[in-house]
Order: sequence, then structure tokens, then C-alpha cells
Amino acid sequence: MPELPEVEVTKRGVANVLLGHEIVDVFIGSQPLRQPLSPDLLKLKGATVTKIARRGKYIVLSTTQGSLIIHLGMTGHLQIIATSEPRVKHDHFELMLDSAMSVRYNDTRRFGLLLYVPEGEDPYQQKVLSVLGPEPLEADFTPEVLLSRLKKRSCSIKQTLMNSHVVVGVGNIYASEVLFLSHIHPERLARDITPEEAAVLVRNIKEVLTASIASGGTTIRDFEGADGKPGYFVQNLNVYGKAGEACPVCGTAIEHIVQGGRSTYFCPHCQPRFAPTQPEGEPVQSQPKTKAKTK
DNA sequence: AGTGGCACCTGTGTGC
DNA sequence: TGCACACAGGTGCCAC
Repeated sequence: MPELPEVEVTKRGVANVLLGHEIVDVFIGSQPLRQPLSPDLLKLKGATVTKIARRGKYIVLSTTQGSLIIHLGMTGHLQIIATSEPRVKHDHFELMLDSAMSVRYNDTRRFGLLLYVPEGEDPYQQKVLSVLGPEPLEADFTPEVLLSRLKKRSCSIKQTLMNSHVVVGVGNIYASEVLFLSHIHPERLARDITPEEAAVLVRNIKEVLTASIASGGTTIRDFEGADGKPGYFVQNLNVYGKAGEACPVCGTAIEHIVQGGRSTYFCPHCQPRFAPTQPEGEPVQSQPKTKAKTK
């Protein structure tokens, strides 16, 4: 499921329910996620939630008794629900609150991660977070920063954008969308990206992620925000999942290829295989659907 | 250090 | 209807 916008939408959804509330009980399922669920998670019992933040696709929940790092994997989601409601299949974890409400973690494929960090330790120093690249929506994510990270990469720009050491939060869907809006062929090598193209990429990454957050994330198959409502950004996708359909800009059929085992969609006309030869070529603008449309 | 391949796991859709 | 297979939005580990 989740790319950065979905995680941000989820974070905002659970924040009001959790902040300032006491965790009166904790449920830990028996099945492992990416890692087995540590019994240390029970130490959150009796804690009060003080802060909720996001780093890349991770949610960081701070409490008076340590913190909790949450990753949703492919199919994970957090649900706000009355504690009295029975658990269902694939509910692996639950924080029961003093408000008689619960936050439940449900994850069909179990690629997610729940990590307890003891009180006094900095969750951001945990390895899963410390190795991450820059936040794309922060002001310090600039074309220069991106370009310096692309320089030595000999793999494709699409796979490089998805590499969380290069920049966090750009997953498979948004990598295709950003490259389409930037008029860059997904198989171009990262190190061949020009400064001008890096500037366009940075602008489009920020724009696409921001627009998607505003419309509640992307629903492809099973994404729901914490309120159970689906995201609507899927209505704004230009190329992802649209193989054979007409490009919204030029009408050429969208192509589908596989890179690193993942699906890529692009317009062979709008995204030429080679960098523009004219440095003074017309600026690459994104006219198609980029604006957030709430329902 | 960077890269490609594979692994983790379940559900769904497709073709035979 | 049943079966085999491919595929799905993420990430980490491994050998090279």
C-alpha cells in the first residue's frame, strides 16, 4: 500500500486519537512481521502518547515510556476502532486507550515493522531510520542535493528515485508519475540526469507528494486512511497502471516495462530516451493532472 | 560502495 | 471447479 502520502495521511488520522491519551493495554499477535513482535512492546502499557511524527514511510510514536517505530510495509494499515470491536484476520497489534478507542495494526502480507525503542534512546538513531535519505518535502531537499546523490549511480533513474538512501518516500507509483511529469525516460541512468532535469524532478516530487497528501493518498487496491476512507489521488494518476491507454498529454499509448522486478509505466513520446540536446529548450512543464482534487 | 537478485507473505486475477 | 501461475503499492540481505 503505502507511499509517503499514505503514511502522512495515516499519521494525521491517528494523531488526534492518540495524543495525550494513555495506553491502558497492548495486544501483540503471535505471527511475525518483517521481524517478530518483541514482548518489549508491552512496556507501552501505562504510557501516555506525547508526540507523533513521520520519517520517510515510518511513523514514530513517542510516549512517556519509550517510543514505537511503525512501518506499514505493502499492506499494513492503522485503524481507529472501538476497543470493544472484535479483532479480525491479520490484526497483529493493538494499542488500547483510556478513551475506549483503539489503534489497530492490520497487515495481510506482514511486510510491516513494529519496533519498540526504550525510554531514553533516540528512535532516530535506530538503524532503520538513521540510514534514510533526505525528506522530499523539506526545504533542504534541493536540486543540488538530489543531483549530488544521483552522480555516482549507474542504475536507472526510476530505481534510484525509489532508493530510500537517495530520497525517502518515493515509491513505485509516484516514481512513474514524477518521471512522466518531468519528461524523463525511466531507463535513463541516474548519473546522466542534468542539473536542469534535477530541478524539474525536485519540483515535481514535491508537487506530486503534496497533492496526493491533500487528496488523502492513493487508492490502488486496499489503501484506507485511519478513518477507513479511501484516498482519491488515484483519480489524478497519469500513467501508473494505464498500459495501452492514451497519454493524457499527447495521446500516445502508455507503455509498461519491468525494472528491478517492479512495474514502470511511461509515455514513450513525452519521455524520450535521451536528454534534451538543446540546453535552452522549452521548460518542461506539467500540464496534466497534478492538482489535488478532493472528492 | 553500488547493483541485481532474491526473500519475506497472502490474496487476487487469469488462463488452462 | 480446481489448479498453477503471475503479480501486487516495500525493504533488507547477499554475493558480486
